[in-house]
Order: sequence, then C-alpha cells, then structure tokens
Amino acid sequence: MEQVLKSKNIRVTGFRIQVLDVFEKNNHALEIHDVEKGLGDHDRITLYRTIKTFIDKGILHEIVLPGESKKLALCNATCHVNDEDNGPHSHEHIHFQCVKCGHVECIDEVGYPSINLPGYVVQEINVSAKGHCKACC
Amino acid sequence: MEQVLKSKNIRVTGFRIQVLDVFEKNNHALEIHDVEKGLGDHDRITLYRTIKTFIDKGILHEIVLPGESKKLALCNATCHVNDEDNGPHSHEHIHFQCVKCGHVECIDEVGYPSINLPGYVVQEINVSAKGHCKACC
DNA sequence: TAACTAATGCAACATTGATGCATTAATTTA
DNA sequence: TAAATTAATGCATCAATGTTGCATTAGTTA
Repeated sequence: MEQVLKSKNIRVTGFRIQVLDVFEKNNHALEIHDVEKGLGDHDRITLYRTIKTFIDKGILHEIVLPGESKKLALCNATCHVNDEDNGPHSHEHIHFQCVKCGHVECIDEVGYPSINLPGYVVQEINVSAKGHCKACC
Repeated sequence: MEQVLKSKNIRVTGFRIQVLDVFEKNNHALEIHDVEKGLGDHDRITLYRTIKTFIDKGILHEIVLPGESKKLALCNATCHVNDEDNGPHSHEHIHFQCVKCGHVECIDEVGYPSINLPGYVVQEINVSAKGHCKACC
C-alpha cells in the first residue's frame, strides 16, 4: 500500500492510504461519490487533488462510458505514465460494464482487438463492452 | 433539415434548425461550447434541453473519450432509438480522434471488431481510436 | 531535531447541467 | 384560417462536479 506511493515518489500520508484502501477493498471501478462514501469524514477538495495526483502518477486511471459518470480504477503493474510529460496511461485492457450489477471492471486477461482504418494512422485504441459479468451470468 | 425533425415527430422551430445547421456545417463532433459559438445570441438552458431532446430522439449521440470533454455528433440514418423506452442508440461505428487537429469523427465505413470474453456475455461493444486522420496524414 | 517542501483544509469561484413556471410559438381542429 | 391545444422557450434558481489561492500542517531530508 505504502509501497505503491513510495514507488511513485510521492509522500505517504494517512489520507492517501485511506483512499487506496477504498479502491483495494472493491474489485471494480468507483465513482468519486463511491470513494467519498468509503472514506470517513474528509475534505472534498483534498480528495479531488489526491485523485488528480494518483492519475498523474499512474496509480489510478479514469474510465468513461457513454451515459455513465466518470469512474476510477487502480492501474495495473504495467502502467507507466511518463512523469515528465504526463503522457497517457498505457493499459491495453477492456472496460466491461455489467448491465445487471452495474459494476465496471478492467479485463486484462484477453487479447486486445486491432482495427484497420484505410487512410488513417491508428496509434491507440480503446475498447469497452457491456453485458453480463461472470458473477451475474 | 426540417425533415429530420418532422421524421422524429418533434416540432420544427427556428432554434432547432439553427442547432442542426451548426452540426451540418461541421463534419466532426462538437462540444456544447462549440455549438454555442456557432449559434448567435441564445439561451443556454434551451440549448441543453434541445440537445437532450435530440439525443432522446436519435438525432444526436454523445461521444465520450478519456481525458476529453463530452462531444456530440449527428446520428447516422441507421440509428433508431426506441421512442418509448429511450433505449440506447445502435451505432456500430468507431469514434476516431486525430491527435494533430483534435477533431473527432464517426467512421461508419469499416467493419467493427468483435471480442470474446470467456465467462462473460457481451451484448455491445464500443470502440474509439486515436491517431492521424485522413486530412492530417 | 531542524529545515525544507509537499500535502492538507478552508474559502471562494467556475463549469456543466437540471427543474419549475410563466410566456410564446407551432400544430391541430373546427 | 382562426381558435384551441400543447410543446418549446426564456428566465430564475438550484445542484453537482471540479478548480484555484493561500495559510497551516505534516512528511521527508540533512
């Protein structure tokens, strides 16, 4: 837990550990609202700043799905954002949302599709899916 | 233009035609901010309501991309949202963002990838890509 | 342990979007 | 085609989400 923060060269504070705890207790993506419920009494602004730091450092990533509010999930070990230029996260995984339980999870275990767009140069693709998750099938 | 509105059984008003005009003059997705610049003097709330109506009726669809603010684009002819239950739009196309000009466009001409997630039931998939568009190559 | 610097907490503000209600304008129908 | 009907608009207000500046507090380094 602390190791995560240390490895990213940011200070280990009680609040940051609490926030990480909330994510580690859940195995699906969370909205800021969910994080707030998981924390005790806290300062809203500090939470926003903490999340921004975590995203910049490659600890959390944002998940946007049509019609849904923004969600956050822990990055996997292979995610290395460039600390100098705040480049994009490089997660090649699918974001899956279950229509039954509503949970959104990152699926690292399957291959990533590739697409061919004649006339375009594709650098990066982003895939999300909807359906029934393992638990709800 | 009017036909679009009539075919969806909603009233043809000057403001709605102006909004459609802005989208038809551009061949890429627009943020609400862009639409406002394309309109003359107007009421912000009415614009939000107009956009909501257009989305509900299958005239516009929302495009969300990580790290970008929400964008809107005209639906293609094959989009039929169910007017009764406000079901989802059924566009099987890729949203492409050019890293050079920043424009986001809908690409209908290419096949849509399929994915196989063992243990899951996939109902719908959503693909976006980034790179260089035809104009910027 | 002191000095340094990053993180926090608070106040204030910005943006994006929704709701209620009276007024206006587009349709419908007589 | 004018009156009746009903949807759309404009305005005031509010809610949610997120940012900035600044003084204070706490983690880290020497």
